[in-house]
Amino acid sequence: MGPRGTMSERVAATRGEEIPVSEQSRPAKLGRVATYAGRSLEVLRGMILDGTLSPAERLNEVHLSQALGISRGPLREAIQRLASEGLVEAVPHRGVYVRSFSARELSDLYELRIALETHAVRLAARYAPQQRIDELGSMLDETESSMGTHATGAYPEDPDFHARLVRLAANPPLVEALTDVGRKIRLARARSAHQPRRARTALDEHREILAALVARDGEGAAAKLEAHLTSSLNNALAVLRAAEPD
Amino acid sequence: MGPRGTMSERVAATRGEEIPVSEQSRPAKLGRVATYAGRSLEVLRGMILDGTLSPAERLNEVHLSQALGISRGPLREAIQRLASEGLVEAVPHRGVYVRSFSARELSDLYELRIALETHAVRLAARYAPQQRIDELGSMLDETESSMGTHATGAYPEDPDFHARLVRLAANPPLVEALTDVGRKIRLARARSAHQPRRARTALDEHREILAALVARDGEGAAAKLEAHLTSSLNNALAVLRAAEPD
DNA sequence: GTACTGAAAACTGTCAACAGTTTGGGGTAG
DNA sequence: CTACCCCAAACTGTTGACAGTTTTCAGTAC
Repeated sequence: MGPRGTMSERVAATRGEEIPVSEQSRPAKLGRVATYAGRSLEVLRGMILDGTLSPAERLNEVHLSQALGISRGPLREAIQRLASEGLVEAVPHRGVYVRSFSARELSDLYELRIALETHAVRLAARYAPQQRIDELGSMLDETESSMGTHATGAYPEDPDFHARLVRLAANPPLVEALTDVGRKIRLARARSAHQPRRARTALDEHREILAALVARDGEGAAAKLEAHLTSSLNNALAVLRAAEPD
Repeated sequence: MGPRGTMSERVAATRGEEIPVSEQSRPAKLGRVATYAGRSLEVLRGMILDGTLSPAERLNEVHLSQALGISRGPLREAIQRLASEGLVEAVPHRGVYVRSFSARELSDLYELRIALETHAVRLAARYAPQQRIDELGSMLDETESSMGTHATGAYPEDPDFHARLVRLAANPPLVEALTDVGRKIRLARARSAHQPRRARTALDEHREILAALVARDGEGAAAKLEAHLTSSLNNALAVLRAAEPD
């Protein structure tokens, strides 16, 4: 079940040996969370989302705490938060498992995301300041040029565009809800994400959404966005079914 | 800041002295969570939502753990989950505080809730089995008759109707997202909730929503629901502004 | 009287050991 | 060979003590 090496080895490969708690060399953003529990939360979330911890895998508290170089207390606190976020499932007295999603659940998640994100884009079309919309455009330009140079279309389902788009709605709870859904979707898609074929298509669709947004056409933008996300879902489902043709 | 009595006293008044961990007398639903951390989570959530712990109040770990009759370990785990749910705000090394919401944040939350719940009702109109819709109707009948007998219209913004309505959409992530938003709204409304005047009105509006649902008119139901929630928001805002006319 | 200083008190973060539950496996009866 | 039982190992849940940070407040200088 646990692929390639012990959990400890995989953990060590993910980080730089130990978790520094009072990062003095980098006073900026990364050192903000000054507690083992907080850092463990981020490390574990990263390990789950990038596949270091596979779906349905059990998290052994003793092994993990040793691998992270901390005791079980702060680790358990981090795990509780992961459970709240829906990335792991905790069964009392039996352990916590990385959550795995069925095709149906992936569809449900996408449906929810579509509802939230189309709502966000409608709000953005009405209220977002012109400047913020323009910034989104230049971001797409940069992405495209970097795609041109690096032959390997490094555009793995574009987390940034959607995140920024949603923030234009200026509704923090909405952003938070979409962040939660987005994390689960990322987990549900696991390694099926990196489909280079769709990179160019996705970029074009993003441009269409943005064009509608510039024209302050909320309904149009919502429609384009829904189509974009629907094809993203279909892509994910196809990969999923190809991997496990059950 | 802390109103009426020490925290311990208020906690003791909320529970039955101590948290039984292996509830043997009640083998059914309530005893399902067989851990102090799990039970503490529910107790604390209840205390926050019913106002035993006031907004902006600090949660002292030592006092709380003594009041709950447990040690700080499981208590901290529960608190971490509350932070993930957005009911408390944790500041490293400084403590956790019951979250308080501004009028703007309450509006944002309602906007999100409207988007989610109208989406849910549209799904319900399309896919919900007839039987489940009928059950919703009989629930309203019961509510009305009990309202008639008990002169005190005990209909404090109706948690059940909306919860059941949403479940008809048969999309678990959607239900979960709305549960999260609903909790925050309950906290944001605090004691402003119990407005008996709106009880009758709310019931009528529920009937209208249900009628549209029976007719499988998703758009109509969504419109009625949006109006219902909007007036609920305005009601809450009015109470909020009346309490603190700042 | 006001503004700084610094040590004590209070509190949060972390740890290591203990307790209770679940799991795995050898042994035995059928 | 299969099914059941029971005990030991492994693991999760909980605790009390220790460590480091923040806050408070008396004392002092101005």
